[in-house]
Amino acid sequence: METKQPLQHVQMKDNSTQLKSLFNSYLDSKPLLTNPSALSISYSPTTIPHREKQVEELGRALAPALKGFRPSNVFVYGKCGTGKSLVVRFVTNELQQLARQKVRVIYVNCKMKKTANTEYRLLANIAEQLGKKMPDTGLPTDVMYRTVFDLIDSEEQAVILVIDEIDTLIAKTGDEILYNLTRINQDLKKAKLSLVGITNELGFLEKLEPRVRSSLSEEEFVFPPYNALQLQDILRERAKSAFASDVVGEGVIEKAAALAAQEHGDARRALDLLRVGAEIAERRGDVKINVTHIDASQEKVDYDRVIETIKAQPKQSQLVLMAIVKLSEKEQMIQTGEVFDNYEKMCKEHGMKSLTQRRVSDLIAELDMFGVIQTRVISKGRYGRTRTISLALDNNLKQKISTMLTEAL
DNA sequence: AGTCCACAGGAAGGGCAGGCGA
DNA sequence: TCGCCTGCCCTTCCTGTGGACT
Repeated sequence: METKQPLQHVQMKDNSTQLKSLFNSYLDSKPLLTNPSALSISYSPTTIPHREKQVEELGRALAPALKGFRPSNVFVYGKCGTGKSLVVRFVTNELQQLARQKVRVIYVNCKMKKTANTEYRLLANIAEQLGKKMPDTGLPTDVMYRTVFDLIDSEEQAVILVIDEIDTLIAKTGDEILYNLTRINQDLKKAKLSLVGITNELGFLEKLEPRVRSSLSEEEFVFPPYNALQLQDILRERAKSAFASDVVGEGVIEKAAALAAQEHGDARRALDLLRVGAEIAERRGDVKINVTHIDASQEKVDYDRVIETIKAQPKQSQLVLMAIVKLSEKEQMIQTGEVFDNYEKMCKEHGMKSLTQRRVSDLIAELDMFGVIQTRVISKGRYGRTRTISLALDNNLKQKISTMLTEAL
């Protein structure tokens, strides 16, 4: 016992010294990333490479707002990371600055849970941006519509309502809300309302009822994916603002662009790869970012995305995933029935009440949507119709997730 | 050609929590 | 306090499906 205490003391002193030296060397080192926000999604650049045509077309469509006319409703399509939201924000910001009080832009993102993913929340969000705080729940929907209507029509103005990820909202609430919003427009006396819908889903409009479709879409723009060369231009442009000079090594931009181009030309991913690559280089104490940092970055970006998704899931969903992970250790292709049996067993082990197969089926579909697993509906003839499930993760990641879930449950 | 399996997935509604207004 | 409203998670009930089997 007597020998233990001094040992512990020495250990603590060592840690402290170690940490002090780490902090000091961090303080002394020159940061590679001088302006990290330039690589973030929310950054608003002054130029958007390879989107000149889209900026001009959208600008032309919304320009009537400057003269007090109602611009056409607009729909913007394109896969994620193709610059849709960026261009819409850019154009509407410029428009608002030029028009001052005459034009008002309201931006809502329907992917943001608890913010605008239901009819009520969307209306509450609009009301809040127009200056009136509404309760999170409790009021009848017609009261919400009336409030929003009164706020919009309170002065002579052109209101441009940008609904990002509009497909998410419609999938959840139905298209009635879009019909109601276009109807509001007919009753407005002073103000004019235009909608700008942004979606990843190209066939989105076909899903809407004809009466909604006809009232809604007056102009449509498609944003094509970026190719590797275009992504390089984007990265170079952002790198100028983000990094100190001469810290981006040879081939780094090309590598990040090429990796992102493989994923349907996603600029967001390209920026993530570069940002995380820079962070890794900094942490390793390197003075330059090189391609090995981008390789490490790719692994980390994938890992972080999956871990964050899984951590955010409710316990039941984690148990379903755990059942899939355990089954995947024995076989590659798993079926819904097996997952459910395994899940029920695990519920018993953890003293939890199990959900019905119907609900578990939905949880499996959600995990698929998040990209954690891959599923495919197949028919085995006489032996029924089912979904085959496989983990969309490499062995290393699978192992880490298994450990994480075991600790979490 | 008809049957059958093992689900998928849509629709309806229950129960609960949170909030509002009278 | 009570009735009403919403969102959310869930169950129950149901129809649909596609290919192997008879």
